[in-house]
Amino acid sequence: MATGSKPLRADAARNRDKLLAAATRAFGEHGLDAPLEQIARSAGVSIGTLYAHFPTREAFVDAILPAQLAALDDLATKALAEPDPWQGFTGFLDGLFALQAKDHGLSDALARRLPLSPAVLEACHTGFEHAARIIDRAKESGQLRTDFEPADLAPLVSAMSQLIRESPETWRRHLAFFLDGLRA
Amino acid sequence: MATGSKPLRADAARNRDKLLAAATRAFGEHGLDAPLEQIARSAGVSIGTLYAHFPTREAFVDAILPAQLAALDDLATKALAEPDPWQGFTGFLDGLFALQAKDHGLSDALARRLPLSPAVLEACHTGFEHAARIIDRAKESGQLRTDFEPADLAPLVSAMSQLIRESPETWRRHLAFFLDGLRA
DNA sequence: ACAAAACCCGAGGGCACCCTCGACTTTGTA
DNA sequence: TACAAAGTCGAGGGTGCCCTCGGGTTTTGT
Repeated sequence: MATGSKPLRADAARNRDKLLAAATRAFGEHGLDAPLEQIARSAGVSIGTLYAHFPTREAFVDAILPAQLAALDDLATKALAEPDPWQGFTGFLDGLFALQAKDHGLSDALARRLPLSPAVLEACHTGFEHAARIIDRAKESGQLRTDFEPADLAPLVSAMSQLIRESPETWRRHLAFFLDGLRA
Repeated sequence: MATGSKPLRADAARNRDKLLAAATRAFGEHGLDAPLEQIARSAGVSIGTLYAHFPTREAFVDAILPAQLAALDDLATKALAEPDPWQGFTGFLDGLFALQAKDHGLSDALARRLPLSPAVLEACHTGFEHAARIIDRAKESGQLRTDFEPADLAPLVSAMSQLIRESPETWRRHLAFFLDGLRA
């Protein structure tokens, strides 16, 4: 995961960092379809330079998303460590959507609003596998209704991503309603 | 609601009808932001003619949506006529989302994805008022939890509109989970 | 049958975004 | 210091959509 190839020239490394910073902010704020030209400008760099570093939007996303997805993995680990499986489950969902609320790019990725690189796709996939374990554990403990399937998570994420964008204040309230419906 | 002003010339009336038909199909299929040029083409009419009849997208929507919104009103009336208030409530929601599933334009309007004309906005508003009565009735009957407010409907509609677009097959399943959470 | 009114057409100018490419500048090295 | 390699720049061409406007066509009334 570290330095893949040749060392970059000093100015190139600097520009790359500025681009990553700008893109992280832009993607987080406006989603993964933020205009690349604005990102270049706000990084103080020309559009040509942007394309020199990241030839496609996908490559760009590839360089940024793994960090956010790692946070999601942490969340899953903590959820599995939680003594009460139901607490683990609800805490995981709450944390997940809080992440989505802070980072619309992550939200776009999880909701599959854009084509993603195989690498990011794979990361999402393992994330969902962790989630499946959390779900199974909550079902086994008899607290989560047994007809809720891991596959139900994807649509939920996509619905919540919409909710979060529209009313960042009230998504928890609606999640709570939904969770009440999921109790065994 | 009938003929507002001067009678149209024969060919103009014909074109207007073709435009309305094409737009109804396009808006229904692709949402309210369907390209106007495609609508003109699929109506067999030039883009200039389209703009001659409907100077703005808003005006266009204005000419089409009232019909769909009327269907929504019917739905509400039937829901209030239902003997069991809970049945009325769930039936209303199911019908509402089924309408949204069939007409993405209506879905866009209800979810406020685009600026709407005052007229359509007003129609949406009265629709929501009917819904509020349905909700109150279900609460009074002791079947709907009392902390569910009419204002919660708008976010629900917007979340469901997302769900419907993404997985038209499974939205009922998730709605059912949610409704279980809403039982008193 | 004819003129005036009503209407239709589609080229074309804008805009926002995408992406490329050859000329120029900076960096690292000898 | 000087040169080649690495990197940067931004004008410019492409796309898709919006909207307008002047010249041509059809309808209507007489």
